[in-house]
Amino acid sequence: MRLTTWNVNSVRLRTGHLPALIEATRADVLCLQETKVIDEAFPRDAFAELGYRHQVIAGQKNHNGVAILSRLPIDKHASRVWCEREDCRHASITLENGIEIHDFYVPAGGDIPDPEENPKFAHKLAFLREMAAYFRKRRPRNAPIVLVGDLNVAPLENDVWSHKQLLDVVSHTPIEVALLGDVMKSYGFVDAVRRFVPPEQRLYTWWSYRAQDWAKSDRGRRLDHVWVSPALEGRLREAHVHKAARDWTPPSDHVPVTVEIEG
DNA sequence: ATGGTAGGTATCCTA
Repeated sequence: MRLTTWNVNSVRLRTGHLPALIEATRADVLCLQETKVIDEAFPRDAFAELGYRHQVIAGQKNHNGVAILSRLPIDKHASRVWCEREDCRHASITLENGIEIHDFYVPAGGDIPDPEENPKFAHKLAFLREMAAYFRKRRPRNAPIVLVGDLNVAPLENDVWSHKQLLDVVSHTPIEVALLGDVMKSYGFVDAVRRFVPPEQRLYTWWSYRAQDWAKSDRGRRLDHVWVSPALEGRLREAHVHKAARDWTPPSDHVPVTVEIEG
């Protein structure tokens, strides 16, 4: 099974990229974030025509929004309110093969890395704490779970272009990195991509729109993640960051990330 | 040190 996560930054502006996305990823399951569209206007047919007939969509007007599009039958899907807000940042499904998939869009957190001063940062920290509490309580502990999405945290030194310069920049602050670590520990999740790309190697999934030449300045961050529970770790076969997608026009500022899981 | 761009919507907010 091949699974791709991608923050599309408007799904309607990226539907033209679907053939390229499918050719590059050969995904059975697509998990999207920042779809930025209400469910009634989601381009369902464009995905269905390409084989993604099983669809779970959770969108709202203007901001946020997540969607899971699958070629494999979906056995059930569930939604949940996070931080007492109906803001379309999560969808989850269980496939007929028993694998449970969680698609998250963690709040970006604004500019000021201080929860007292900045309510958006407080929301981000609360969201991460709630994710950790949710998976800590999950029973049994041996379920095959995949957690993906734009987690808006770059945890490792080589997940950002300058560890030192980003220590007080939202997405790489020690408090966020610690809380993301708590989410990871909550169910024993494994960073599927770093299983294949060693931590000594720089790896990004996002480059700002604000650079004149994103590739030349290469000031990226790894904000998009694929994690698997211990039950799936031994079945990981491949991981890939589709860096070339940053040049698909018009581009999202995030690129797709794909993993292959045996079975 | 600063400001740079993009998207959706409404004339600004979020990223």
